[in-house]
Amino acid sequence: MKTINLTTQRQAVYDIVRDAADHPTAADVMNRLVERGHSFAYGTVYNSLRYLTDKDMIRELKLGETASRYDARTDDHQHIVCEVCGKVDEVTTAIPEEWLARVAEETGYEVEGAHIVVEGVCAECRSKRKK
Amino acid sequence: MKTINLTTQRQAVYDIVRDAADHPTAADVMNRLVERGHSFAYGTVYNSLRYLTDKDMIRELKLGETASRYDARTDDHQHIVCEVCGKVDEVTTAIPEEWLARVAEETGYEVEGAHIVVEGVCAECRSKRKK
DNA sequence: ATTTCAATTTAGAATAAGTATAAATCTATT
DNA sequence: AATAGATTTATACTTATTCTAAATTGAAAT
Ligand SMILES: [Mn+2]
Ligand SMILES: [Mn+2]
Ligand SMILES: [Zn+2]
Ligand SMILES: [Zn+2]
Repeated sequence: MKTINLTTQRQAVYDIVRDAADHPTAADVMNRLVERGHSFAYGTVYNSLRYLTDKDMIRELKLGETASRYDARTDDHQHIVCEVCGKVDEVTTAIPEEWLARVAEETGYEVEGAHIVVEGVCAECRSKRKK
Repeated sequence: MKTINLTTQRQAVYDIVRDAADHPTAADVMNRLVERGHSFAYGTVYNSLRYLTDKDMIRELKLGETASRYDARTDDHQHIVCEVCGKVDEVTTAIPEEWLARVAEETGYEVEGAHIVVEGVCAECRSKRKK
């Protein structure tokens, strides 16, 4: 379970996700692969994304939209979504351990972690809004 | 936009969600409707769930599973999912305002709120585990 | 170099959740 | 009773993703 086999297609998919600044969906990845001159089967892109996710080279994000997004940052962090333009940005401010401890106490669960999606309006949309 | 028209089907769907202790999916709601002797069209259940959500009588939850779940508690709260049995419980401990403020500062967003899904192992699964 | 065999890719079918459509039915008002 | 708007129904459609079975690849083993 340690070895990683990066085929041409897996490497190309990984490159797209690594180079992306916007947490692309599988469909985004497909389009960008075509832009770079590749033409892999639909299923291969999904297989590659899953493979890379399993190997912890990328993360799959479920942000409450219909399609999953993918992220080459695998360190623990959260996300913020602009309610106006849909942009997704990083949140690195860590959730207080103390809050998680209180949740553990409240629920009786052993808490492993949390997925947080913050919602708001990004700076650009805010400045456009007050016209 | 103020009046609420609770038809038989909408009331029955609402009753299911209100009586549920487990944040049911649309499919769960459909099964329980049948158990109670109803037989509404597939689309009607989805329409009713959306109608009730729009009227703020219930909430739709996107917890990162394939199907949405529904919740008759509409006050601000979060959820915790058991990684072992999949159970979903309530989290009423509020997110620290201070954390949201730091996220706003970090990202430049105007923060409106946050959806949090805590992950962990519930008390029952924990006790079963150490056999 | 050729054979072999597992891993991978491919094309396309299948699935799951939810939405859209258009006809039928219900319900309140004239 | 007639009308009209809202709702329900059955069914078709969409979207995102997974599954399947055949074809291809590529690294050993001969
Ligand atoms: Mn990220
Ligand atoms: Mn709840
Ligand atoms: Zn924005
Ligand atoms: Zn459990």
